[in-house]
Amino acid sequence: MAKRGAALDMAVLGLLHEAPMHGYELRKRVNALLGWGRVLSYGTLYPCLKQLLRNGLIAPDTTQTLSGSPGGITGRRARIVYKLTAEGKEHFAQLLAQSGPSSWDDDTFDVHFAFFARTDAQTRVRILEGRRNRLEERLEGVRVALARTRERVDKYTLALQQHGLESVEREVRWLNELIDTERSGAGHDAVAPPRSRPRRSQRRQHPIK
Amino acid sequence: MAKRGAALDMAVLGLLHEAPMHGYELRKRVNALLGWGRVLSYGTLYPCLKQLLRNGLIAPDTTQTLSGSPGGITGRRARIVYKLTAEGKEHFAQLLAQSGPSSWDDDTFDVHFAFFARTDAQTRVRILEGRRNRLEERLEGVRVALARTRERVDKYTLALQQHGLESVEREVRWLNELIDTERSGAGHDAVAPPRSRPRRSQRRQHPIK
DNA sequence: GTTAGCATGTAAGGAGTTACATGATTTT
DNA sequence: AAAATCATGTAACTCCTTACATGCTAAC
Repeated sequence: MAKRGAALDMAVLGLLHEAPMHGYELRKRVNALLGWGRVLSYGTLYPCLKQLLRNGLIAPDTTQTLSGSPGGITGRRARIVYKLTAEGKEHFAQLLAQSGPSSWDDDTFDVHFAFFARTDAQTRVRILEGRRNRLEERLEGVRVALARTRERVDKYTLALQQHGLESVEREVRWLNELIDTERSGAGHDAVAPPRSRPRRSQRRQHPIK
Repeated sequence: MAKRGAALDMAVLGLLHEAPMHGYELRKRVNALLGWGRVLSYGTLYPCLKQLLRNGLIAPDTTQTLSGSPGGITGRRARIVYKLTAEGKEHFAQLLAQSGPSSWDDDTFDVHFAFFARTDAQTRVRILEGRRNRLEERLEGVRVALARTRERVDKYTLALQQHGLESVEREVRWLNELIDTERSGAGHDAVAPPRSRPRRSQRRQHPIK
């Protein structure tokens, strides 16, 4: 239950883990974290906060939340600073530990990746490989489709499909580099990649599912 | 009115322009046309067809639509082959001629591009430039955000943002190449790019809006 | 004194998905 | 006889956006 907006939930929880914040600031931080174009709207964020509050994962930080006290020095409109509860921290830890199919989706992967610094090394590799395998499956499908229809389609359709193909191929290479870095720096946290060009393992590590 | 699913509407109309088809086949063709991963579901396609039918843009092709005649040679379940009506052709032509902001969106651009072979040369360039300018705006925003937070974020967040940035930069280069090809082959339809490396024009052609 | 930024929220709706319901035909 | 593929459709639900409603403070 309460599965909706898993990606957004995780982003909010992860950012509140760093420091308590109010909604307006949270929105900017989420946009910066995953800033590749999509802009989170208040119509999404505030209902999400409300739900997290209901579920007891976050709570208002009464020391920082200012009510509209007219005599106070700090003017500003009443704002609600939220902080993580113990349950919230626990729930976030659970989300971080997930490495199943749900963490390989387009939307979800980015959020998981953004919090990799707080993710267990083994989980990191599992997520990266899962994501890569998912993309390679897709690639296979697109390549087949391209081969079947090649020369029967106009140059624009071809260019579009080819560009899409290359984009995914590029992402797979990126993931492979990250996986190699993780493997060579295994066990340690946050180190520079080794001086020798690491060899890429080409076979699948896991049989997909 | 009737604005919903503009991208899907256009894809369906464009494919039916080639040849009459029934829903099941249409789904596969749409997936092949824009096959970069997302798979169109029946829950989207059939309601869309129904609406296009209501609006008189498509009609059942009675010569090919087989009712469940039990005595017939061709067994198979009753299937409904749709064809474009005159209004449908007209509407598709209007969609093809659009070069405003709506054709620069992530979803919509692909569909417009896929039918470029049937699009006027001037419109093609306008759409390509609009799309490129939109991406460059975005790029500016992301670069600013990256500069503000650089060194304050961990290496994973940085890697994510950098990868996103490079993806968009790559798409901009792709668009610039296409624009150059269009410009040098101006007026003509479907010719190979010229032997001399065309120079890239770097300044904005249109002042955004 | 008005524009821009800070701050929180709701209502309506758009664009899809998944899961279900149904059933024929072809391949293994 | 089971599984895959062909074929059409609906209901419920998800996740998100736009537009609205409200009002305060700072800067120009």
